[in-house]
Amino acid sequence: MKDDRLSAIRHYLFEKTSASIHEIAEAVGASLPTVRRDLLTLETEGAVHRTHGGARIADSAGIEAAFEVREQTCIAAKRAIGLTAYADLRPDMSVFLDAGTTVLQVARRIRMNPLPISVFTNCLAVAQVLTDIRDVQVTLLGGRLRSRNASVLGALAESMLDRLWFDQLFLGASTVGDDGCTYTMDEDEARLNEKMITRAARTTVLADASKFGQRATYQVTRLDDRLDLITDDSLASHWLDKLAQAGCRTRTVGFDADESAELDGDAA
Amino acid sequence: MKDDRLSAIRHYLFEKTSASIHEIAEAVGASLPTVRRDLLTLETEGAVHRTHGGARIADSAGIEAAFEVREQTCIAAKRAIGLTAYADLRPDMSVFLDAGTTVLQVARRIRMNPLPISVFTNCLAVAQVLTDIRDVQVTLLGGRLRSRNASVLGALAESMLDRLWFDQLFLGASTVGDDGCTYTMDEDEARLNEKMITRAARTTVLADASKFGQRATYQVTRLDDRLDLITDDSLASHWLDKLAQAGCRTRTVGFDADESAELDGDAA
DNA sequence: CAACTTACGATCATAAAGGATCAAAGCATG
DNA sequence: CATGCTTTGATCCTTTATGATCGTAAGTTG
Repeated sequence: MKDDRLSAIRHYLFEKTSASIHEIAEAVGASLPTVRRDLLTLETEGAVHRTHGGARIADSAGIEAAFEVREQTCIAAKRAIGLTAYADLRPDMSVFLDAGTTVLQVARRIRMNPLPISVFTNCLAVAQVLTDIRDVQVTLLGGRLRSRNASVLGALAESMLDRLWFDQLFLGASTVGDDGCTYTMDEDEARLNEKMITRAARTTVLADASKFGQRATYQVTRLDDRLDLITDDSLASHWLDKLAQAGCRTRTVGFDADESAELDGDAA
Repeated sequence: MKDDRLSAIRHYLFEKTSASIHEIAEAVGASLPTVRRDLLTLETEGAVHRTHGGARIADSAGIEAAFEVREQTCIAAKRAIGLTAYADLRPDMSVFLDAGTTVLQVARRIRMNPLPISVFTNCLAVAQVLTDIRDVQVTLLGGRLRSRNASVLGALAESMLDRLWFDQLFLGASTVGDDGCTYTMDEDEARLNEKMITRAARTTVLADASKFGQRATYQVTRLDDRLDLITDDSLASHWLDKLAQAGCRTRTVGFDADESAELDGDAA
């Protein structure tokens, strides 16, 4: 199918940066003329740059592709976590959705089965997913745009939070360190996340097991009795013990490995 | 029953992201023509995106789909107007881009030929176009999301403007009435537009000739000596007289079909 | 500078998919 | 119970996409 092939070529070029036509043709299992046509399409879209004998990923498409790749990693776990988080929603709630691929899954669930809620977010992708849904009132935080995860940050965003209050906050995390704290890769994002927590009656952190045990630069918050956590059931038990000891209300959700396998397969 | 099947297809596509017609037909136990009809229905609802041989779940259909239809009307004029507006930009300026299809063309120009500027906008589509461009600092206004033109509105957006100041504002308009005033179709948008004008050293209204002589509900501003206007050269001369009389600095730009063909590629 | 190699674009044939029309079956209503 | 409407499935025809072949252009090497 053409669409899948285009997507596959983009991902292939994202990983390899540049590749020959032959290489691409073999990778996606298509003939050379077809690959040429596809590259022509992708070039007009601005996603790739064609060269003699091959093609290179366009600079601007790099971040976009990186976002797609991150969204696809641990997709089954993220989906399951998103479903559990979604189940916490009740009509007429005021919910804040943080920027991140796991939280984005909650937004997708809402899009699938809308209920009358007010959604606040600092993530353009979330806003985009929830556009045009009856009963869902979307409010976007203002501020400086950070392209990596399509979020808004900065002093403007922080001061806007001062005037808002949420029943529920779903918070993402880049990593969860051995010290039992969540981390992000951006200073402003960390500060904004901290502030979100102070503006929500209840905060639920969404983080799949693969994020545990790593460390990013900027600490956000300790996972203690102020917070809920939803993760997947592949998390090592010593983590669960540590979390329980800290008083963090943890829920683990199961997910089917088949689902992720299926979705990995359709890339090629 | 039809509704059950539509729901089943939605859920199936949500899980799989994309699937072939055969796959869907087998999954829901219906014939191929039926599945096609269902997908047609779902596509008009904006729930899925059809491709050759299959369909995929609509991720971001909201913003671009609603926009694209209107974007194509008078596209040549809008592009020419956008180019002229772009030529007014200088490095290190602070520019506000209003929400609208004509102003969006300015953003596309900036993407094609970036220069170091700060861009402020209340339009998600503009923000999206200007994502990932080195040298272009994008700041998005916060507020309630209005899906029709992917803009943010409301008290939050207005109060955010109080703390900002721009060298240049490019303002769109739904219509320009016989009274020489610009109009929009939304009350909040009109109020926000008014406020934008007070926060900018210079305001340039972008409106192609087709918008003149119509009337929408909410008045924004009079086209007088406080404002610049860029329109196309198909505007009737009695309009030009009227604008000159009001003191509005008006520029008309020519456009021909060749120029629009030149820029077809940058749409995505 | 010339010849050879390689890649590119165009055209064409083929196979698959989409759209349209039509007939039949199910359901509601008079 | 009959009639009419909606819905479904089958067949036709058109469109689209893909892959092969050929001529041409470009790049490389002697």
